[in-house]
Amino acid sequence: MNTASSASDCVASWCADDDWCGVTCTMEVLGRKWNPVVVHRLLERDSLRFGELAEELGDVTNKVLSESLEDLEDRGVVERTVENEKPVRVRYSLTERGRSLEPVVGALEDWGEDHLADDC
Amino acid sequence: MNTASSASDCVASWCADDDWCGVTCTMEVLGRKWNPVVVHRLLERDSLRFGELAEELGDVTNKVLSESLEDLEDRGVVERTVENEKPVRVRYSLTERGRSLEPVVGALEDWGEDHLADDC
DNA sequence: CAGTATCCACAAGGATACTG
DNA sequence: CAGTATCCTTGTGGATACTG
Repeated sequence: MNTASSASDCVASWCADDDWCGVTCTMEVLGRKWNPVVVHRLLERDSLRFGELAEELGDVTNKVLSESLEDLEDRGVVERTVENEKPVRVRYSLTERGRSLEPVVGALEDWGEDHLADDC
Repeated sequence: MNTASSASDCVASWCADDDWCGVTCTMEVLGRKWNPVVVHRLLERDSLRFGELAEELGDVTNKVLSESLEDLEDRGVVERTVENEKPVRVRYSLTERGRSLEPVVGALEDWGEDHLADDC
């Protein structure tokens, strides 16, 4: 389980006017290990099922991916759609808010691509 | 956007040629709690001493800030300069590589600023 | 297929006190 | 001033097994 916001809360007074609060705010959404990658995949593929996502990410277990998706859903970034069929099917896609992360994830990707040679 | 993604070489075996590797790469640098904020401050102030940084960040202890700075130094993002004076003084600034993170941190900040009202 | 349920491990953050 | 040194707690992640 997880609460909406953990240790540092952007609404808290201690960071009210600080301009780096925006950075912290975004990191609460993208700070969890698989979150940025999940958003990245969904930006490209529009909609993916649980299994497809797991396969693309490669090294993630059901439990961890499930937690990551639940977290993103709670934060209004990802939308979960259950299709009533015999074998249950679930589609994951980005909400409007999720799609608004495109410039952020794009920047993360660009910088990373430019520095893969270095070390990472 | 680059949906095609030139799928550059990824050094880590576990993420071989996956195009989301760039995202992961960047997150290794900015994933640690205070790292993005430290970089953000240094982008604005150019150079800060340990105490100044601690004061600006507010809720960080000496130990944690120290670890964060060491991590950033190891990753070639931050540069540490010791000035030989009576009370030891140390200046922290960004390397060229660190300054190249400006678009990334800028994107993090912009998104966060636009969503502070929501929840974070 | 799309998850839960358990149990475990460990990095990292935090509190507090001390020092060259 | 700019850290270390300790010790403690917790959040995540991971492995494995099971299910509607």
